[in-house]
Amino acid sequence: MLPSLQFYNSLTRTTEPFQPIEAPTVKLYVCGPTVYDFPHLGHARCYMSWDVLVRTLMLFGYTVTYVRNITDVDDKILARAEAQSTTPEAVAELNTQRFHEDMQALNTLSPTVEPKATDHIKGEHGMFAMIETLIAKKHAYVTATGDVNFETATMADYGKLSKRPPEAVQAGARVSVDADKRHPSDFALWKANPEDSYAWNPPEGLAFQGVKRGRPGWHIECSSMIRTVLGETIDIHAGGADLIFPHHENEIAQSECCSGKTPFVRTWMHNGFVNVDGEKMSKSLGNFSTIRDLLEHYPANTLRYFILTNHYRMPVDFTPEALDAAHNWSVKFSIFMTQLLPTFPAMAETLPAWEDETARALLQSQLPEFLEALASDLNTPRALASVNGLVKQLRKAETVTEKQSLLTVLLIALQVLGFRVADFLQIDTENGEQQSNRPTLDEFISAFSTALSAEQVALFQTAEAWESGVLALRAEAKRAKNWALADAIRSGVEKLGGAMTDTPQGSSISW
RNA sequence: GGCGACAUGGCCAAGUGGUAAGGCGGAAGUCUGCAAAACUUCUACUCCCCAGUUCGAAUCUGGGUGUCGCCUCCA
Repeated sequence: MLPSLQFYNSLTRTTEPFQPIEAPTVKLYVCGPTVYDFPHLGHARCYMSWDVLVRTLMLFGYTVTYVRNITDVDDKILARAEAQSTTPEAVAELNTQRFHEDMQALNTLSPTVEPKATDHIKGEHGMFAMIETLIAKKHAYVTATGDVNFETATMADYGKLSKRPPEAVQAGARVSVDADKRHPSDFALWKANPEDSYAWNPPEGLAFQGVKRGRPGWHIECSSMIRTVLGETIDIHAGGADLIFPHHENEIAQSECCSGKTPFVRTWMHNGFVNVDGEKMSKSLGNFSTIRDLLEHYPANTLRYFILTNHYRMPVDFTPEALDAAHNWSVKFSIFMTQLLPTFPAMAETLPAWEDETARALLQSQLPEFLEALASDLNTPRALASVNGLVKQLRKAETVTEKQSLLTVLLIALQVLGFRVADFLQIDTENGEQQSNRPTLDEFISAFSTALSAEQVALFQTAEAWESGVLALRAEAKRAKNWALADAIRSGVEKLGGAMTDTPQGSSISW
C-alpha cells in the first residue's frame, strides 16, 4: 500500500488526506508570475516547491492537469513599458521568455497549459462574461467612473480563507479609501482607463450599464482562467503565502459567487517566503537576487537542494553560508556520482523512469521513508534525509548487483525531487565560472616559473596546452617519486585558484 | 488595531505524546608519498522561559519573552 497523500490546506488550516474529484486526474492551478522583470529567488522557491508537488502527484499515479498562468496585464508592466519607451506587450513577451528560460534552467516541469491573462478577457468564461454574471447576480456594481467593483457584503462567508471578514478590513489602518467603493473591502473587477492605449472595450451589454474601456482588476484573471481551462471546482490551487489576502480571498469571492458552487478550490496550498538576513526579500527593499545571478555562481542542483532542505511552508532565510552549505553537499555528491555512474553507462545514458508503476514499487520496497516523507505534506527535508541514507548504503555496497539496484532507486528519487542527474556529472563546468576562472597563458607561466625550468616553460604555447602539459609533468614527477616537484606543480595550480586531485586513475584539475 | 507563523546542537533543518532524522561545519583515527575524496568514531541527558495535564511532553494546555509575515503591488 502506498502511503496516503496528505496536504496542508490553508482554507481549513489542517493537514488533510488528498482525494481528487475525478481521480486519477488532478486539477492543479498555480499562480504564475507577473512578467515585468527577471524572475528572482522567491520565484525559484515557489515554482520549485510546486514542481515537487506535481512530481509527487505523478509519482503517486495521478495525471496532473497543471495550469500556471502568465499575468501579462498589470500596472507594473505598464510602468516598465513607459520607463523603457516600449509597449506593454513587448515587456510581457521579453519577461515571459526570461521566465521560461529560468524555469528550464531550474529543471521545473512545464505546465500542461499556460494561459495568458490577456487571452481571457473575452470569451465564454472570459473576464467580461464573469463580470456580467456578477453584476446580474448583484454581487458587483458599476461605479460612476466606469469601474466595476465586487461588493463583499453580498457574500456571507467572505474572508473565509484569510479569516478576515470585511469588518476587519475596515479596521485596517492602511486600506486606502476609495470614494467609489460601497465598502472599503470591495475590490475592483474592472478598472476604467479610457485614455490609455493598453485597454479593452467592454462588450455592449456591459457598456450599456456604464462600464468604460479599461483593463481587468488583478484577481478576476485567475478566476476566469481557472473557469475556462479547469472548470468551476478544482483540486488544488497553489501560490505564495502573500497571495492569501487579498488575491486568493477575492478569487474565491468572484468564482463562488459567479458559479454559485462551493468550494471553488478544495485544497489551498501556500509556500513560505524567502527572507534575507531575517527580512522578507522584496523588490521594495531591493534585497533580491535574480535566478540568473544565482545560477552564475551555483548550479541549479545546489539551488534545489538549498530550497528543498526547508519545508515549503516555512520561511527560508537566504544567507551565503546556507547556500554554501548546500553547495558543499552538491560538490560531494557530484564527486560520488562522477565516480559511480560511469561504471553503469547504460543507466547513466537512459535514466530509469521515475513516475511509473515500477518506480513507485521500487521506492516502496527499497526506500519507503522517501514516499512517506513526500506523502506527509511534501516533507522534502525528510525525503532528502532518506536520499542521504541511501547514498551511505550505496557507498558501502560491495557487489555490482547491489550497487545497481540501489543506484536505480537513487536515480528515481533524485528525479522525483527534480534534480538534473546529468548536471551532477559536470559540476565543474556547470557552475558557470570555468570561463573566467581558467587561467590565461601568462598566468600559467608566472605561476610555474619557480617550479619548472625555462625549457619546460617554453614547451607550452597556449593555456590549453599548459593544462594538459602540467598534468603530464606531474604524472611524470609522481612516477619518478619526485615529490617536491609534484607538490610544487599542485601548489602552482592552487595558486591559480584550481584544485588538483589525485585518483588511482590519474590526476585532474578543476577550476 | 485585526489575522497568522516561527523559536531545536557552531550553522542550516526534520520531528506534533514514548525518550532528539539529515545536511554543513568541527575533532580524532584508517587509507593515500602528501593532499582531496572515501571509510570509522565522536560532536544537543536536551528542544526560548514559567506553570499545568500525563506513567511519560521538544511535541498537549495556560501564561510570558523574542523574531518574522500578511492587512498596499509582491512568489
